[in-house]
Amino acid sequence: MDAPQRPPRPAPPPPAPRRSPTGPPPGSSTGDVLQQIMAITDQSLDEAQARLAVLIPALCIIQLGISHGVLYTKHALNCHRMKPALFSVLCEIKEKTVSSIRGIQEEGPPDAQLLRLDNMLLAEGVSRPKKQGRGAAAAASAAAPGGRPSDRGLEHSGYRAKLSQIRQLYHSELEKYEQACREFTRHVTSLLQEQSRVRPVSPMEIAHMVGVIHSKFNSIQMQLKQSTCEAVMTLRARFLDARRKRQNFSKQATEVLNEYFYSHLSNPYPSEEAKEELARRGGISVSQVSNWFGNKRIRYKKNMRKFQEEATIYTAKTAVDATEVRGPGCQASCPSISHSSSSGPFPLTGPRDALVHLQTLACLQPTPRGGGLLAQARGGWPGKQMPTASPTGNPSSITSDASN
DNA sequence: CATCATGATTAGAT
DNA sequence: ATCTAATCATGATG
Repeated sequence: MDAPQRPPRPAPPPPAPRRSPTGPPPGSSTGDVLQQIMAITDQSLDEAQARLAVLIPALCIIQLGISHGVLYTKHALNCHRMKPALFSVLCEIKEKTVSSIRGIQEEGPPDAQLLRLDNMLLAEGVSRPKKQGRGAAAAASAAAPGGRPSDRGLEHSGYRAKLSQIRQLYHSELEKYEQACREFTRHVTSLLQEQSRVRPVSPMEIAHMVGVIHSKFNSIQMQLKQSTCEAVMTLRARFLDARRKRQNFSKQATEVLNEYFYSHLSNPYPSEEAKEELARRGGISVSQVSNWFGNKRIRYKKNMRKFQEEATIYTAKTAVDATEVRGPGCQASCPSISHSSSSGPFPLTGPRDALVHLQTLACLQPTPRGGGLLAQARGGWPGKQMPTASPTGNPSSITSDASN
C-alpha cells in the first residue's frame, strides 16, 4: 500500500488563499467537496448516503493532500470565519444520515457462503483449524501420507504437492490481505481522527468506517477463498479422474505381491502390517495392495488353471527363499507347497492335484482375521473344495502365515 | 478395432 | 471395517 505516497493532488492551489486567509478558497478542491456536501441536504437520504460514500473517501484524499504539504488549506479552514457554521451544518447532515448508517451496519454478514468456503478449505486441509490446540495433531495427520485411509486414490504424491502449493499461495495471499487491511484501517482511522477537527466525527463513525473497510476486505478474502476452493476442486477432479485411469503396477510390485500370494495361497489375507510391508516393497499404496489381493483372490479362484504357470514360478521362488529362512513349525512338516512345484502345486490338468494341494494347504492355514475358516467356507476360499481337510482345530499349530 | 489383462469401484454381506 | 463378486474403464496386444 502506498497510500502515503503523493495522492492525485488536484490542480496546484494558487497561493491566493494565503494572501487572504479569511476569504473563501475559490475553486479549491476542498471547496468543491464542501459544495457537494451542502448540496446533499437537498437530496433524499438515500442519495445522500450514496454521495457521502463517495465523498468521504474524497475528503480523505484531500485531507491526505493537506497532510502532505498543503498545510495552509487546513490552516485556512480552521481559521475560516465560517467554520463554526459549516461545522454545525455538517452536524445536522450527519444526524440525518447516521441513523441510516446504523441500519446498514446491522445488515452485516449473513455469511453462509463464507462459512461453506471455510469449511471446505478446512476439510481439504488448506486452511488450518482455528486456533491451535489439536492443530498440531491435525497438521501431523495431514502431513502423513497414510493418515487418511478414506482418501485412497488421493494419497498420490502429485496431488499432495499441488495441494500444498495451493495452500501456500492461499496463506501468503491471506496474510497480505490481512496486513493491507490492518494498514488501511489504521490509516483511515488516523485520517478520520484528523478530520474530526474539521467536521464532526464520532468514535462510532470511525468504528463504522473500520467495519466498512473490514467488510470490503472480507469480500476480497471471500474471493480468494472461492478461487482457492475452485483450484482445489479442479485439482481434485483431475486426480479423481486419474484415479480411475488404470496404470499397471511395476514389475517389482507385481512380483512382491505374487510372491506373497502364492506363498500364502491357503490364506492369502495379508494382515495390515503385511500389507504395509508389501506396499512399501512394491512402491504402491496399502489400498492398492488390498485391491490387488481382492482381485487376485477372486480371479484365482475363478480360474485356477489360468494361474498355474504363475503359481509354479512363484512357489518355486518362495521355495528357494524358504530354504534360506526356514522357520520352525509346519513348513517342514508340510513341504508340499513349495516342493510340489515340480509337478505343480496347483490344479494342473485335473481337479485331483488341486484337491491334494488344497488339503495340504488347509492343514497349514489358520483363519484369516477373525472370520477365518468361516470366511473361507462362506466365501469359498479353498475350504469350499476341501471337504476332508478340516484341521484338527488347534490354531496354535498354525504358524506359517501367522508369522507374516 | 476386438480382445484380454488388470487396477479401481461398487453393492451387499458379514 | 474387510471381504466377495460384479462391473467399469483403461492399457496392452494382435
